[in-house]
Amino acid sequence: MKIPCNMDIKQKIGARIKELRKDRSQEDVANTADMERSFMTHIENGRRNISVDTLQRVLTALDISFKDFFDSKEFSKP
Amino acid sequence: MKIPCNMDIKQKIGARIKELRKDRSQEDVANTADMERSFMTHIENGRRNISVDTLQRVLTALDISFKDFFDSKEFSKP
DNA sequence: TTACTCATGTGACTTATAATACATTGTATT
DNA sequence: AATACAATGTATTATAAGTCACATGAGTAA
Repeated sequence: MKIPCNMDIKQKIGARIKELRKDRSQEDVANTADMERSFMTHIENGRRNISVDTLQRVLTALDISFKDFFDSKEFSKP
Repeated sequence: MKIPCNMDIKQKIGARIKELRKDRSQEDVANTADMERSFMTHIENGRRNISVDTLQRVLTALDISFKDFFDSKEFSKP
């Protein structure tokens, strides 16, 4: 059994973050998560394969748990 | 608002993986996830801050979704 | 006992890339 | 024009990914 390489987990994460951010600005969330605003842009646009630690910082800034973050259409089976 | 640095998300992830692996060997899961066995050891023992992509490979090898993975005592609130 | 598997743990190391910091550009909106 | 928010690129630093040699411990067969 070989695992197929999922090419767009980055995009899914980015899309989910974007949808949770809603009316807040990237800068606001980035500041709360203690990271560069431009880095948030990269993440939202699926250009970075972030670490779990980094993801956790973003989720904390968005006030959402890992479980609830991954409980959305972006991550439903195929 | 500043985010406190959570020092042990790595350990939580490792513990959860260990508990899901059950009777399978590290080598079996590592092979399925296409990674070194020793890398799996590092992850399970909370010594690596892995990326989302790497976590996804492990979860696929364990046949569990992100949502179900994070739906456990390790990741509950306080 | 010794010797041999099998599964796991650990430290050190190189390479690949995430993360930071900063600048520039674009695009609406007022 | 001016302001606010977002996208993108470049260069440097920090760190994850990947690999390896060797150690440890449990079981077990000679």
